[in-house]
Amino acid sequence: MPGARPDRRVRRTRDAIHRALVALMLEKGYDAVTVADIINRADIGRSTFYTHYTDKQHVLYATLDQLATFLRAHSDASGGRLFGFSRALFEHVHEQRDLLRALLGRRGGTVVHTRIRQVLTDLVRHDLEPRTGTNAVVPIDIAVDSVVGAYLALLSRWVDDNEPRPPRDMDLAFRQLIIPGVVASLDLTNPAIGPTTGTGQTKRTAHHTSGTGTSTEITDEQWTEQPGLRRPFL
Amino acid sequence: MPGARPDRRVRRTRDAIHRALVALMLEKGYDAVTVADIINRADIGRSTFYTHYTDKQHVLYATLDQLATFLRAHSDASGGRLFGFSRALFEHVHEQRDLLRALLGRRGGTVVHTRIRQVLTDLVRHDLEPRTGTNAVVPIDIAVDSVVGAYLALLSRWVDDNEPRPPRDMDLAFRQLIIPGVVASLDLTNPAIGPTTGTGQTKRTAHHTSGTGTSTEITDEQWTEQPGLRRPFL
DNA sequence: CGTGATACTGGACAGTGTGTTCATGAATGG
DNA sequence: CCATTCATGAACACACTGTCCAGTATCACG
Repeated sequence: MPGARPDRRVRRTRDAIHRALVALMLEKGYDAVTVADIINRADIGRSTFYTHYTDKQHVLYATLDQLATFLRAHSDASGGRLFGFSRALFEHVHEQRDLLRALLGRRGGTVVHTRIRQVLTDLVRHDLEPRTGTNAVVPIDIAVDSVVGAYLALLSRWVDDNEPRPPRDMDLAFRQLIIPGVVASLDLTNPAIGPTTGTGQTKRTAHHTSGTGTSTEITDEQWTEQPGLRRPFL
Repeated sequence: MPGARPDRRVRRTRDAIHRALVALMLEKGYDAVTVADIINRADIGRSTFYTHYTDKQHVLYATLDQLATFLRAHSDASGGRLFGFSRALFEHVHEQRDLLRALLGRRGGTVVHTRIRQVLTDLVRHDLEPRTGTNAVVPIDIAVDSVVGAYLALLSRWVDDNEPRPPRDMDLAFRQLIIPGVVASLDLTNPAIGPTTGTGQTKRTAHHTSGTGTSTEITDEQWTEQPGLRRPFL
């Protein structure tokens, strides 16, 4: 049964390995970290490592799965707001800065980006697909890719920033930069970008966004902490 | 003198090494390629490799420098059009698909993305900086990052596509997805997005894009081949 | 064509990292 | 308390790296 709590020694060992990897990634970058490094830092025997993980990568994957779970949970709980994961993820990264910098930042590995890109791509597609209008002028796959690309670029740069801006500002900037083009290109119906006043009003012209007032204003309202999910994923 | 043409043997060797690396990257991905692989494929002696390059990476850098040169040339020659590099790069990649897929695609290395990101970031910043208005609501660095992130995401996915869309469509999609948000967020003056009819008219409101008609319509007009630059960069 | 300069060869070598195996000893939880 | 499970550390085969060197082939140029 997967719910069964493993042996205390196992927990200790896995935890030590995990902590060692994160610390080393912050120091040398993922690529430069060697299994021997991890073993020394975690102060465990060589064979012990290989009974738990096959690889350096394997350790990373274990961590990433938890991040993916966290992401999906927050997306589901976002009340259907467009790009609901965004604010939550910025907030989470803010609180777990060291860990996430190790993963997402300059020194993180390709693996991490690939994996997170997959997860985000799924989330964004589920966000956009049901809202796409009949007059879309850009294939949805392409829209999804560009949204995810832009978001990941912001996030990656942000974690490496020494004096980071508040998560709220990052989320707002992302929305203001990305949403207008997506709305126009996909002929989005009821973007539900800001408050709950979305009236189901449909946009007609794809090229020229004629502002309709408050219902599509890009703000950070409707943001409330989700206590049950705020527990860091690690 | 750097212009002097190197010894024929040197040319032959360097070329063989370069071709071997690209071929192997397409087969196994950059990370999995070993120096021994390159040597075998290029059919040269081990020590020969090390007299020309210090590394696997070194070979890659040599290739990337040429790509960077190509990019800058095309950006300068774009007549000041916003994101002038975009169409040119899509076209170029289209013609050199195999090579560029090796570099930019799924199997390419982190190094490539990092380097190209740098180059594109410079280009985009030089595009946006002089046009930024006084009512910008997003820091220019963040806007640049998101534009580059979105563009690279599109490009990377595109090179791995088996039935790729025409470069023109990709360029258009990129513009339609990205430009509206950037115009609004940076309060861009005279975006010069489409034809030359830009009147220098200044937008006032950052949040609501009230369409002004043809001057900011997003098209692919004003695209002309630049014969002097169409020579592949390799 | 001849010759001095330059480049390629291929094998040997030390160094570093990987992943497996196994006998031994220690901690765990019921 | 004790059967079970886990950790240890050393030894081993393997793969890749980067350097060195003496011998050989190819080049550019007068």
